[in-house]
Amino acid sequence: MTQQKTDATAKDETGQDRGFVSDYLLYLLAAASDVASAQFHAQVRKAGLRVPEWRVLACLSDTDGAMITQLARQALAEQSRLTRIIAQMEERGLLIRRSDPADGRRVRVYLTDAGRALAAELVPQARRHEAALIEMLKGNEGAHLKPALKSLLAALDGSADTQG
Amino acid sequence: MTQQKTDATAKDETGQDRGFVSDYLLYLLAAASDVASAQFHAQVRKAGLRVPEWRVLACLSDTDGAMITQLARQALAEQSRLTRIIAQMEERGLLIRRSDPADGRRVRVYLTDAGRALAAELVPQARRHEAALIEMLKGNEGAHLKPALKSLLAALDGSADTQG
DNA sequence: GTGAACAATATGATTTTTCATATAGTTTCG
DNA sequence: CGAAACTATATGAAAAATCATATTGTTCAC
Repeated sequence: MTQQKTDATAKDETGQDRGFVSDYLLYLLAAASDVASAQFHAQVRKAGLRVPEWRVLACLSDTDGAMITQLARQALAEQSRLTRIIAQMEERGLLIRRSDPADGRRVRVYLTDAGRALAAELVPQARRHEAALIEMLKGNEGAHLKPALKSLLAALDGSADTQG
Repeated sequence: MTQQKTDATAKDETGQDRGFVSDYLLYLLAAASDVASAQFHAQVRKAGLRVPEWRVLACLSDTDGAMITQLARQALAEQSRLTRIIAQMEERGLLIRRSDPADGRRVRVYLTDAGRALAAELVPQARRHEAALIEMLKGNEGAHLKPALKSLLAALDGSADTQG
């Protein structure tokens, strides 16, 4: 979604929050992700990429030669979608596909020089934006945010089926 | 996206994380939101709702008679999308629209009995799921998660334009 | 070494989502 | 009052995302 103000508030006359949504963990996660990402995603689009393309680029700049399925997981996109994103990025000359010599089912994806150059431009922008975000949280609970998120992810990565 | 395992890892031979993505705040937020929501969203779909519909339902159960624009913000969806979701939910008999007598541009949305009944079923499920999630984080950084997210949201809600 | 089971990617059809803009109602100010 | 500026919602056309499944390649058990 494009940027909007968040507002799951529902303050009562005393100015106090109330209601279910505004204190619900899944809402807080989704809203925080949306709002925090919106600013940077605008920069991504200015650079001529859609969000999933930027994610692929970032993942490849970490791990060149990744497989489609790996990239789908890492970029939080579905496999068939990733296939199409990769195809488009290949047409644009940002990356190339090569089938893995050791296992012909696998398609390995490599950044081209153009792709690497774009990543070299955007990743530092992302770092700066992240630093600015974290700066905003000084003194608050902000120091715990990344560790807490990692802890949540770690906890969930084990229990892929514990819940129904 | 539908549930998948997350994996922005990219561990090296020592098993250590490395790379940009796996420590990047916007990735952590998006991944945590995706993975944590996936389980519950499966329940939502079993109840016959799509995710945005569930969000609308939850928002209305907090604040009946909300406007479309308000709901769009709260449910993290775009306005034109919200309009259509509301229309579909109205056809299904979960809610009704009434234009605001005080300002004819506004459309206020009210739950029907059926809508309220569905909310009364799902909200407690959501609470239980949230409790289970939080339970998983005992002893880790989990206690800080909600406060940290609220702090981030609060910080961002002020600065809607500070950043480009 | 052949067939069944499995795994990775691709693709067609459909549904969702977005984007731009139209429509309708309200306020402001001369 | 009446025109401009503004706000809230709706809608058409286009783009993006999903779902189910096809295709291609590999492994495993016999």
